[in-house]
Amino acid sequence: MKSKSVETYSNPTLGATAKLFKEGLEKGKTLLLIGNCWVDYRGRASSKLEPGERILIIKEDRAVLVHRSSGYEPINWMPGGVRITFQVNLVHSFGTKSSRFETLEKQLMLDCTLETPSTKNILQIRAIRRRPSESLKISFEKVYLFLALTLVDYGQFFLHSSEEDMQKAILLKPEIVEPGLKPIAFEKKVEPGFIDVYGIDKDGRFVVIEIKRKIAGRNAVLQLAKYVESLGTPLNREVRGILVAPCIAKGVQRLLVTLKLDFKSLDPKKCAEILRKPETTKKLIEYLGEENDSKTSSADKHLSPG
Amino acid sequence: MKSKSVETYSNPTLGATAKLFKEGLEKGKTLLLIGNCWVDYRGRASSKLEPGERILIIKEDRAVLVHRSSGYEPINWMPGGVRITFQVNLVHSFGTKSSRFETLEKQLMLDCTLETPSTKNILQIRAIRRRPSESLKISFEKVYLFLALTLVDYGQFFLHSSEEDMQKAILLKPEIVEPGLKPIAFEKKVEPGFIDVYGIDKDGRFVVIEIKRKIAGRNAVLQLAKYVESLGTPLNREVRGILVAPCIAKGVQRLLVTLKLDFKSLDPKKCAEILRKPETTKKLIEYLGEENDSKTSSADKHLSPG
DNA sequence: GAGTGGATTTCGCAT
DNA sequence: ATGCGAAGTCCACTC
Repeated sequence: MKSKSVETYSNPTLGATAKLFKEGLEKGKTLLLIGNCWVDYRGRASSKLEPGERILIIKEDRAVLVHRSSGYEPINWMPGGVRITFQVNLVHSFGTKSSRFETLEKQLMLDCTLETPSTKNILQIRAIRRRPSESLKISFEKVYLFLALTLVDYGQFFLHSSEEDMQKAILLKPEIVEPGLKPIAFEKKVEPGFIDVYGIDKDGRFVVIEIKRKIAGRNAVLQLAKYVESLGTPLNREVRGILVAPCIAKGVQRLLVTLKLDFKSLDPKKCAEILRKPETTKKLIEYLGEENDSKTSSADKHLSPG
Repeated sequence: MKSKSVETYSNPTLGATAKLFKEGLEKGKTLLLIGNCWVDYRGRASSKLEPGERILIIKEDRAVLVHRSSGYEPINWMPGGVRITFQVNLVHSFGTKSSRFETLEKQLMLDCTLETPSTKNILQIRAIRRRPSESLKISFEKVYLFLALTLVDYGQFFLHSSEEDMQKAILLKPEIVEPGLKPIAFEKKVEPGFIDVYGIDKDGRFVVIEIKRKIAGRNAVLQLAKYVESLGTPLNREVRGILVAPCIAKGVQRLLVTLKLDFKSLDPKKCAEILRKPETTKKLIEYLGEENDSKTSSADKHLSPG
């Protein structure tokens, strides 16, 4: 079993951290810092995070994550592709509030020799994004641990049970919605948006299907109603609307009945199962003209009769 | 400047990792593992991530994050509050595909003495969530680095420029929307949802205001139209709709005109500035009956005349 | 580059 | 618990 060494530095000075940071950035490594910092964000909104101990991760694509000790989401972040800069600043702390600092001098100093009891060095890391214009400033007062690593990762990722999976399953096996249903098109453009699946039922009526992969709420029903109206009015003939979802929100049932829409319960997992069968996958490729998972074209997608 | 030691273990055996993992969990620490792993998720959807080097973070609240070398989002995750279990399994690897493993034996082994050339130990970490029911399984073949840490973090977090900020600013200074506007209520409940701000204009007409903190799209306009209709029909009198947003999507301008709605450009940052002034903050508390940032009650919020 | 909609969205609030 | 909408949402895809 191969071992691998991760560059690990415990309690580096801020000067040393800056040096390591520079090297890591240049080599395109993933960087991980644990330390006491505060964070300022300006851009689409603005935020301020007072000092405290956090984990900072800068990935190979320059995605920046500041994580606190709890919570799924980073407290501050920047998506990949941003520009990263850094500097070590000599700052003077005022008063007794540990959170208030004012910059006296700004200079890149790779050593901390100028530090005095009333001043301290701060490692300032900035992430700047152009569009939308925003910037993140992370100021480290102390770094407890610095890591630089190269993650070798060619593993593929597979995800099943999306709304797209449900759509495909319905196109391949329309009988899971109702017997005799024949899809004509999918992602059909109408005024209010795109219709997930469009077809004809066993009695020759046009059918609009709206798919939701989880509980369908009021909006899903209203959306479907709009599609039905949008299609029915110009054709001047009856159009059925079917909401396909695993289940439906409680109060919404009434709305569904009022609007004379149908509902068909369908489990996304069941759809994923259908797609997992090799013969259906083969059929999918022939039928929808797909290769792998890619969508071929853009506008209304019509199905070949068969 | 205080130093702090982060428990750091380089290339620990899986048995040692299990031991450390157990201790860390029991002490409620934040755990960070870097190593080669694969991940299986089952629940609302299902996913499979093939082997590769990743960073695993388990926070104090048991939030679980699996991060790859790039991307803002974790490739797999579990929000806080889940149950974490783990075990070391002896598995046999088949064939030459390094990604295919079959479990032969499952047992908690804190040592790796049983490992042979054709078998290997795997540290399996599971996160299980009850509602919704889902589980995440992370299987480590090798751990390069193990960290256990306690992040001391009492720093407060402040965020400005939310839609709520815009609403408050408009209630306090309605003239930023248009002269003579007098708000009557906010978050007023009508059939399709909640009206952000409801009032009367300088000519005595009722006004419905829909606020968006960023570019207003088609949906925002349609939503506003619904509110206007919903209010106007029962009252049987004219109701104006004003869309307040920093800007408006291109094609949507036409829709806005068609539906006879008004638009007022307003910068969320400007609203944040208004709220930042001490006198307006004071007024806010008196006027809206607020303390700090909390919302007091639920239903239609009416404003005291003044 | 802008617009539109999905997401294992998460999160928070109100019923 | 459930429903509903915002988010610094991100992301992918289409125009």
